[in-house]
Amino acid sequence: MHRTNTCGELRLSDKGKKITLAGWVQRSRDLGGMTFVDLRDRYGITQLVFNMEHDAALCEAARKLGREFVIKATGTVNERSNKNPKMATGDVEIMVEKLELLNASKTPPFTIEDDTDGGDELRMQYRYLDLRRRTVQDKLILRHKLAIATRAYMDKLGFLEIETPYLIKSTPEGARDFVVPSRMNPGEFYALPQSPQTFKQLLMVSGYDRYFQIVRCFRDEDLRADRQPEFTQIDCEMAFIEQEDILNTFEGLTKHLFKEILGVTLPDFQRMDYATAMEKYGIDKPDLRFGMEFQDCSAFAKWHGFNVFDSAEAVLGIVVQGQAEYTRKQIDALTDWVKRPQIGAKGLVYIRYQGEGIVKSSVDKFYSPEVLEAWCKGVGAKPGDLLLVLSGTLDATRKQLGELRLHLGRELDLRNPNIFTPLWVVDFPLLEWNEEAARHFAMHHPFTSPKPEDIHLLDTEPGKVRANAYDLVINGVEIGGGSVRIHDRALQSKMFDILNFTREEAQTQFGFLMNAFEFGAPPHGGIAFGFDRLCSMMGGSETIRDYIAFPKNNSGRDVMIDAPAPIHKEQLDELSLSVKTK
RNA sequence: GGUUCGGUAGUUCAGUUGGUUAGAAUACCUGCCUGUCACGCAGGGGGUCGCGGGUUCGAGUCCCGUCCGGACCGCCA
Repeated sequence: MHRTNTCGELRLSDKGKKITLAGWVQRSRDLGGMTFVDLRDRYGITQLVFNMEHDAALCEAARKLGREFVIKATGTVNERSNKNPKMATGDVEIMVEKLELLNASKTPPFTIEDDTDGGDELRMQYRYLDLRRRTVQDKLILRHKLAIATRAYMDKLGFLEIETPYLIKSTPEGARDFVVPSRMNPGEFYALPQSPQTFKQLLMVSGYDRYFQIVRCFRDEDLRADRQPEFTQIDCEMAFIEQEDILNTFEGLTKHLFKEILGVTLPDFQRMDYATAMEKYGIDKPDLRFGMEFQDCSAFAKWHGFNVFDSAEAVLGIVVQGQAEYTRKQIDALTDWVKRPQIGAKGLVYIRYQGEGIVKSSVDKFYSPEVLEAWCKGVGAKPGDLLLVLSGTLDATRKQLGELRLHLGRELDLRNPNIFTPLWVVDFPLLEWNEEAARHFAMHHPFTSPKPEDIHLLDTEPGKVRANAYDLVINGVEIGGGSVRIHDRALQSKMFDILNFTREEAQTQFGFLMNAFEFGAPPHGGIAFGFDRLCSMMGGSETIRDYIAFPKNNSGRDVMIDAPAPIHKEQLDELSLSVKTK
């Protein structure tokens, strides 16, 4: 007999029914005369009861069950004499009449419980066991719901989900490609797509004016908690639009998903241009759950004999509200923190604004109390506040202070994962200068269109040209990004010139796209959401690994299947490859 | 490529200044127990202290190297 019910659904109203359940033994409690077995499947846990008086042989069999044994049990739904209000099924139990062992199990290396005793490494190695845990299942269920809700919403708006190829061509710009040797074309390689970028643009040329795809992308770069070599995007493109249309459409999608999945009503998204984000937060993805905007301290800091500030390109500070009583020890710890090589600041200056006329500072040798108080007031500090100041080159100081701001936000508990502050960062620069290569690189990608009002700067000051590019940032996490694309062959060609492509290189690598632009390419643009990041944001987690069924570890390895791995010589030969041995 | 933290029982961890037979909790095994639900009680087994080398009378502990894992910087158009 097949199972009639799941382990999560039986209630007191089912009392008296004869049912069959199947699942895994979560735990058993042998009381001598009777034995309780908690039976688990992905729907929940139901208690089975075996009584020595009722059926001694059956009860003996139940006593022998170990954790994670797979069993099937048939019996009657009974009302419990001792109910367990902590369980959904806690009012009932199954008086078992027939027990079938479907498969035994070795003792699992860690407990299959919400609060497991297993470490990360072990859980990854036995990921199929980790996935049995309720908390992990909930994350994958959230991901499923998010995908379904996305498809439903996009479909309703007339978007078509169209698959694009995974075996494409390697291009030098951007992230490193994963490559795949072609057996039939010796010495030649496919590349796995970093994104379906060019294909979705070609779909626009083809007239599929609303496209989306929940699609795997591949980048052969180092991993992080929020970066995997294969990850999933909600990839979208629209034709006959302007930037405003895209922002509105996908603000709508994002609000819908938060409402549908979390029941959270997001506020209208703030807008901030890139230059402002850098100036006020030192980063292009500011966390707006708390303030602490940067304050320019140059006017107060300079020309009082403190050489560090006098010689600095930038002197920037943040006001930490109500923290004037930060202890010396705490400030020393912050100083050590910013001096770590990852941050790289030389030091940290503090000014404690303890009260009207009472100011303490690490630099009071150089500044009189009056000057320090004027400084505090000048940057908006109030009595009781702490002012922290960094200096150096503009770029480095912004970056360091931005990190410090986030660190303080975390320490002071200002980064509540249940509060969401969505933000569109707009007007990104089109290009960024690379000192090493001594040339410009596309900040977004080479298909991003410059703002029409800035096009005249392309030849003279390309670094100043702004792009029709935008990022969706929530709580300091880049959730999505996109741009209005170039759809004109001449302009696209000019972009490749600026990016130092020869005409031949441009033609070889992206000729197909530029050729397509000559056959009636409509104006178009789009966006791509980091689907894994969206999941972890909604789930309140910092790491996307929890939301991927079978993720890679820090070194890009799958420790469960032990990949990557060497291949046999025959395979190499077939692919016309030889491998350097150490 | 770099910084940093970690690797001790099946698991999670403790292990003092280098010093007796390396501990705890939990898991596991055995016995007892008829209302448990983190059941309880009694007992038991379980260690390549990641690996290699060095210092030392003596190394889990100190030094060097290496492997593995986490976080981060670089990198991620």
